[in-house]
Amino acid sequence: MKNRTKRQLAIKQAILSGRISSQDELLHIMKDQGFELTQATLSRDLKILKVAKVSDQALGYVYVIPEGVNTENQRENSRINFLADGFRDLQFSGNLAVMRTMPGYASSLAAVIDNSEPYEIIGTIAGDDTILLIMREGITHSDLINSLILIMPKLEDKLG
Amino acid sequence: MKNRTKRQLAIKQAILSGRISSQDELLHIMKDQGFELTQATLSRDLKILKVAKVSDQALGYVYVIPEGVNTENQRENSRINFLADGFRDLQFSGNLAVMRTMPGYASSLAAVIDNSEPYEIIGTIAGDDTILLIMREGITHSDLINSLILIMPKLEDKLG
DNA sequence: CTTCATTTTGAATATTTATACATTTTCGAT
DNA sequence: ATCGAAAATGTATAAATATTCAAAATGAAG
Repeated sequence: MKNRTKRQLAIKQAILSGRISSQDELLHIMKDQGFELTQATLSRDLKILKVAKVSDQALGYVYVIPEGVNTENQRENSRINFLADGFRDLQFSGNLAVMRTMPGYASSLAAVIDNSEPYEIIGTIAGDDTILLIMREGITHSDLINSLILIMPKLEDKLG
Repeated sequence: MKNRTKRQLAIKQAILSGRISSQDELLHIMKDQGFELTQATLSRDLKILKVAKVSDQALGYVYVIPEGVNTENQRENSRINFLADGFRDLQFSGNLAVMRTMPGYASSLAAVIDNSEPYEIIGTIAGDDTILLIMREGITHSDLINSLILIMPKLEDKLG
């Protein structure tokens, strides 16, 4: 849902930027940002986002988003990062989004998107350098952008 | 103290197997291996080893070692494998270990070791074909060998 | 719109993990 | 060996986190 996606993105960013050492702390930060939620939801979100808690010299423990928890993930991550470099731009028309890529990248990038089955996108069609994304009804442009950033964080710079 | 090191090594190994989902579970595994300890000690060990818990599709949650030995990407792994080929031999004198390498390999190999910050080694000094490893007090020769193998699995053949 | 199924969430709670405090162990210096 | 300081550990408990269960929200299909 709209709020869920936004919330998880905000959580991710809070963890990336700040030094969060407990769910309670994160809960307050989220509430300050206007989100309404409880610790239970936070716990579920952290699970979904694969956030981990590790010891830290300064704060005892901090939440982190592991770069590569195992080799498989790591390889997949760097593959996704590599593919995200092929992104050119994104434009909208109604409930369609058109992503343009460097030549040859479209089908691999579309596969990455399909694979993570974002709620906001009901399907993709890829050519050689263009991907057509069919957005679910009721999804806003920024919802879609957020969900793409969740899949490929690197896109944040280009989509900000 | 010998026991502490051995125990933490064993914990590391158990975690690397990738199938531990709670401290209680790990506690039983350790006890089966003949270690006497409690959950409190385990919690402290995991903190020291910077072990983290992340969600996992199969088991709900699993413990992982987020940064270091086993989380290198493919390129890094093959680089380490390559460097490990430069290893010649290892000798001990008190709490010092001297690793000899093929000419030119020493500093890169030492960097690999430093980078993974093994508990057992408090520092290294590298020349062109020799690395001096300063061992933490209380660490045995085989503890050190084990930790090197953890960093560079290829060494197992030459050190086993 | 209404109904049914599915997903999301909160409240309460169970489970898990971290730590305060006391005790024991280790180790160096007599 | 004996002392004292520092480190390690266990017990008990506090703190943090995950999950159960019920309710609410959402979505699909008549």
